[in-house]
Amino acid sequence: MVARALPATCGNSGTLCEECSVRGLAVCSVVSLNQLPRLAAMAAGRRLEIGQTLFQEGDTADEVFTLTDGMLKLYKLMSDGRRQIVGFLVPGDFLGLAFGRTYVYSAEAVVPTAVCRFRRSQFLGLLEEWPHLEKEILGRTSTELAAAQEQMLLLGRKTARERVASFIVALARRRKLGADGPLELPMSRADIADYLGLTIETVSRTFTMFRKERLIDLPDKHLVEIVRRDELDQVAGV
Amino acid sequence: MVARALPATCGNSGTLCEECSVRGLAVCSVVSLNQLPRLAAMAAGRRLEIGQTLFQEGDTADEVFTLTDGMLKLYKLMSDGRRQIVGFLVPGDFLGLAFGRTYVYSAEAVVPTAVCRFRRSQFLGLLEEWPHLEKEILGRTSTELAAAQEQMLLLGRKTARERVASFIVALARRRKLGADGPLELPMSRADIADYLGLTIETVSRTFTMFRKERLIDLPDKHLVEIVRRDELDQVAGV
DNA sequence: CGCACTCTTGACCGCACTCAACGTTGGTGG
DNA sequence: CCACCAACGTTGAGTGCGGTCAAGAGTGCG
Repeated sequence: MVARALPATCGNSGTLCEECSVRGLAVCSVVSLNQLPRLAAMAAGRRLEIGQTLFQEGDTADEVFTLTDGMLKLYKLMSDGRRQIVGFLVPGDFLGLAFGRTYVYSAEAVVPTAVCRFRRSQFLGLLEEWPHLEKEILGRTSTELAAAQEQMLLLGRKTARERVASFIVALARRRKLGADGPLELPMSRADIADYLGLTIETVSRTFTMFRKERLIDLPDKHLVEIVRRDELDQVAGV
Repeated sequence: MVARALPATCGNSGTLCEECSVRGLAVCSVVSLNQLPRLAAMAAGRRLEIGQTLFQEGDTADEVFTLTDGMLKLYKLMSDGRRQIVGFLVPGDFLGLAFGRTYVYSAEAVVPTAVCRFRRSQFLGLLEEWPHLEKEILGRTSTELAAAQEQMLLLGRKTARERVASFIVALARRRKLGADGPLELPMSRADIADYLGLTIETVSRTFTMFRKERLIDLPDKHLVEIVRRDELDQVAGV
């Protein structure tokens, strides 16, 4: 997932984008195939380089997106620069659906990334037409809420060791089935720190500790191999 | 809100409960009045004393609830007893809607509390019949998700002073319009600590600091009067 | 009055932060 | 090709904020 080229299916401006629709929305498995052309006519693609922002907290939220390739980080900033990353998105995820006037977080590409854009008003129209789509989105939002609550436990009560272990275990659990070999960590140490409520140094030290304890292996900065899964689960806490 | 008696409308077991339906569900402002009798026939009331649990994390989630009176705290526990409160609910709020097999948090009464119960399957049937209800719930879930992300910023990046100030300011902001006088803090210092990711002692010390700095006044353990709102907003951070 | 419980206050401690130095890597230009 | 530089990550030394432990004050209840 690191710095690889993207298929050029998605134009960079307002071009129609059938593939985006298919890859972004059809994952809902609720949009029947004969409706895809209409969907495609509504969607526009956009590609983002590493570090490019899709939108910023406070921007008027008149578009919603589905991530079709790459990875996005969602974060909130304080005025003095302190940052909290509230989530990493993977292909198939939605964003921008907050029911307010503005986005409540910023979104930035972790790796080269492709998204699909819908005008908010059009998207809300879709919900009217296809109740199953609304049900799907409610389900996803509920799942995200549960994940956010789990993260609140991590941020409020876990030690640095427990946080890093939880992070690795969660990555492993979320990985698509069938994938094998070491886990990819596309994000920087700074991103991990801002996701776990720690500093870069503490994250780095903790990775090193785990390596020395032979809980994990670190063949590369952006690769983690879990060596002793049970012990790592143990460290992650309940 | 502290320890007052509840109206005896709601039976304690499986009795029908029209008032619960009205007060709990009609706040959605989407259920037309002529459908209320059917709704009432589905709802059962339950009352909880202080400290009683409505359900625990891991229980099979075959009921959903609306809070009609009082206050509930939702929390997650670690095996060694560390606790993170993920939210306080007020009348009109829903809970138990997580789209999984089991509840992902425990729910316990902060003060004498009344809830309305629906069998999950029946409630899902309601969603089918009244799409507006589903839309309302999606809106609420999105709002809660945004609140959870705001809390992640607090737990991950804010200092103790900032956390306590944010807590007071958020309470003031969420209070029903028109209410006047000091804010009520129905929950204990331990609850506040577990909500803010701090210890009882730090919460207590910080309240005292704010009082000495004349940012707030503390006429009672469970009352806070904001004296200098602007400065408190300042301390709460952005 | 005595007991239990909550909250407050003080003294001390330790985990994670801060500051600093160094190693590694990748890109750029001479 | 190598020299240079910037960005990122690692490691070490010291510090400080919030946690821990302990004692005492305030409150409600039987």
